[in-house]
Amino acid sequence: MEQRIIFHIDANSAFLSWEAAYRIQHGEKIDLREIPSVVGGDEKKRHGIVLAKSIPAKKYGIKTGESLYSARNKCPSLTVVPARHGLYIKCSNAMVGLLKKYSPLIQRYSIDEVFLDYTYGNKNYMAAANEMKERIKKELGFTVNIGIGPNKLLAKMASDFKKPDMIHTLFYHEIEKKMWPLPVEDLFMVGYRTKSKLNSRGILTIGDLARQDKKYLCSWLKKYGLLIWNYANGIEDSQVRNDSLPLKSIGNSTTTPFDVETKKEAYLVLLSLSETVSMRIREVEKCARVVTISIRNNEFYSFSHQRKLNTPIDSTNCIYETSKELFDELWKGEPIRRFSIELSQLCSNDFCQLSIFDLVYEKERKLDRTIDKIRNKYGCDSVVRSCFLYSGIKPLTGGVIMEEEYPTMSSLL
DNA sequence: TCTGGGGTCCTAGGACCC
DNA sequence: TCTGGGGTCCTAGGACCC
Repeated sequence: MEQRIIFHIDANSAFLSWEAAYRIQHGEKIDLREIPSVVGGDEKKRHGIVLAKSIPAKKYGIKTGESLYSARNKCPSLTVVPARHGLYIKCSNAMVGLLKKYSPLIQRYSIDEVFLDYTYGNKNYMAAANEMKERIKKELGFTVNIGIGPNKLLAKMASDFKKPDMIHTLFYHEIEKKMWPLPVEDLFMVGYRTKSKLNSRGILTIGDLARQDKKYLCSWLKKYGLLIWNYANGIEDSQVRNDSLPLKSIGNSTTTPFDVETKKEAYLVLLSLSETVSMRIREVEKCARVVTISIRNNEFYSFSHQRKLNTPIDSTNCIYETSKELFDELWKGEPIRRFSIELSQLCSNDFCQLSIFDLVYEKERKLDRTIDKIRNKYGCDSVVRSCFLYSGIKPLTGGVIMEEEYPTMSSLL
């Protein structure tokens, strides 16, 4: 088989770069990318973590996901700006739109990462990568790293080398020199837990892992051991696919602004999550066979409970009622800081085939769809349950990002 | 006012069936 | 009531990614 040429395009400090580009275009003098800065959640709502950091912020040891409190301890002069998800989706779409012109085989991996199969591209791959990078910089106002390799894994590893605004290759003959010296936690799929496990047995670099006996890793870490051994040796053969894989689950979760200590408030949060998650499952025309709820208490321990239902559901009420039952079984009375509802084992919502077309359900179904339509047309707050008034709890939680308009961000549109 | 939210996949134990 | 083992389903938890 001939060698594939796979690109991995990764927006540098995506949220922060996009925020900076937007602000510069709107006359702001300071470029967030050039000072210690982060995009962060709202601390008043207990969402105070770092979502993206500038390179100067990184030099203070600030990491994505850490609390703003700790980030400020590392850098007291840190600039913190709030997130604008609507803007980031537009920036992401603009990047994908530009890249689509280079290959029909393109896969969105996340909001800021794209795989592109350039095996049949009509230019020299280095020239093509350079053109993409420069066009994104000039036309969209932010920089990307591009990793080039014979498969998705190596392309992705390559894009993570020196940043920003760089192109790197990682072909098989380069693995030993470019990838094996890196610390083992730099390998895709080796996170904090696995790093500790591997380090405790003297495996410190990706090269150490690659040179382990495959059978030893398999018996120790099962399937996962085989996976990371393969990765350490550059073995991976998944295709770049532009059709996204079928959705397996839909969930919404929320950290409440205050600890919830009463059943009444807990039920309100569950109702709020039920509204959102059920709107989303109806939007994709699915029903769920399994409902899972989980709670995290004020000591940061999480517990979950799930139930498989005889009949797949998509109605707000059914999901809410199931969540309440699960919650009553799960909750021991301690203060709660986070709630989540997840729907899984999805199936088609073809109700005729599901043979559950009884009268009650039909009425409920009509009501749900009517409310969905109104909310889509007039906004999520156009229909709100009165029980949320003065509760301090949002009537709909998570999921739906309201389309904000950024009409003057000309170069993105 | 220290610690978000959205996903995927894997494992292990128990129930239940043959 | 001394004891098997394979297979599947369900559930809870944990790992990873962005």
